[in-house]
Amino acid sequence: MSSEIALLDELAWRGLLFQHTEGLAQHLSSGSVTAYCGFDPTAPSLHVGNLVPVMGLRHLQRAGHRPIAIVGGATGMIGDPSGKSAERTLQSLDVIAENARLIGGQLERFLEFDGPQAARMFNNLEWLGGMGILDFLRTTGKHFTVNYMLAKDSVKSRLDDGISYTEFTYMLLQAHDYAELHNRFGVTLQIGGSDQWGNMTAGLELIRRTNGAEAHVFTCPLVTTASGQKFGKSEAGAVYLDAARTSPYRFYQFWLGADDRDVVRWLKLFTFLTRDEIGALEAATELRPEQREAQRALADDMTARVHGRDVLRTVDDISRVLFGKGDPRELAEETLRAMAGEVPFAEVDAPADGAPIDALDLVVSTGLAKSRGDAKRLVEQGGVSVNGEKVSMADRTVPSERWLAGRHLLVKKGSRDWGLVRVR
RNA sequence: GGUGAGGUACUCAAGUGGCCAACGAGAUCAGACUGUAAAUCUGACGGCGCAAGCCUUCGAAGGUUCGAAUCCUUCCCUCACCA
Repeated sequence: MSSEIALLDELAWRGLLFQHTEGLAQHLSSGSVTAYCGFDPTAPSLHVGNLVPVMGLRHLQRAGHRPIAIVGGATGMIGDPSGKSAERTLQSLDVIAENARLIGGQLERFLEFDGPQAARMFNNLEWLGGMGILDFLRTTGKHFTVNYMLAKDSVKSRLDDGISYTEFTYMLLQAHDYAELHNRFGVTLQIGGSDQWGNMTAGLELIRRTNGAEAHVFTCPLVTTASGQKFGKSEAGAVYLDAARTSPYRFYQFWLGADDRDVVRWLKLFTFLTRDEIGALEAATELRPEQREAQRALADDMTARVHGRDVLRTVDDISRVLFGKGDPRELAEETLRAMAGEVPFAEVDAPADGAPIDALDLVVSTGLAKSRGDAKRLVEQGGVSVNGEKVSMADRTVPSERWLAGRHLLVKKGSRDWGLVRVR
């Protein structure tokens, strides 16, 4: 009993608990609970924000409960209006199926699928896919009044601009999922983002009406940043877990760059570090912020968990090289080769008859600037250096004597964007 | 359906015949400062170009004019009030 209250305390302390149904603590103390969380395949990869409810599931699992992850192959075909100000265009079935496959693969890595609390994963297409609309309307639809549905924020906020019948129905599908999982596996708890509250409680309503059973939900807060930016966005866009979309180096840098005001909160949310460990890091941030110990711990932990220890070692090495004070001319060819896979990389042909290379071309070919005019602007503002030396419009060519080991050129844009070029 | 207001670049928002690639603010990018911070200050900010310049933008399509974001016509959409 006390350990279950401790679990809720723990979740609250970590900032994972936003809202929950009454009696949840008691319910958790009644034994091993089966909890689920759904993820719609709207993108080919989860992003860092999706990790919040995943952490919720994992904490429950560690506390002796059983998690179920649902890939929303069916719900993803419909589109959740929650938190959306406008109707979205439907994605093709092929894309959804492929996304579902990819996201399923990612989820597998964050839960424990063995042991007494083994996690399970399903695609809701399994039960929704073959269901006819008449069947659905008679079983699930009949339990909801339109009045009830109109009162939900996700719908209410769209009444002026319009909401399709399709999206309007989304909450019923999610409710159906919960009821289905309740019947099949005795699921009595659903986790989701705070914007999911309406859909989740619709599920409670359905379970109550069809089974007269008690079930619970809890929501996680929307993660925010101290500077008011959207969490999980870097200049390159969303930070994905898929290494092909967000390179491990960028991923590492995203966490390393956490604002002092955010870093402790994020350690609590996204890592399993203990209270003592986080407390120590908090103190360290307070005392010697310039050491960035908390950011380092966060970046290390996240990168190791998402991409593995070996990758962490690589990106950590690269980060140290790029941001250390070392002379780029001393870099080993091997290091440069490893870097090629992590920072924007390009191969260019050597200029004819040994002419020097124009730095503008380096900036453009690595994608750090989108055109020569753009690159020129950067150079004029002093924002570009090559092999550690600042470049100007007047002096911007790099003769072959200054190429690094293995004919490389290390380009830096601004204070933290890097690119690497290899001359063929 | 009626009446009134309006649709300007990533966002908000000036501009009512040439001085408009279009005031200003935010966002973004860069510089200084710094801790690969925050805050602050400075600069850039339609596209292409080393530049001259060229190209594309002011809801859409036509028209008037030497010349239009600005005037006219038609169409589309949004908002407010009326019904």
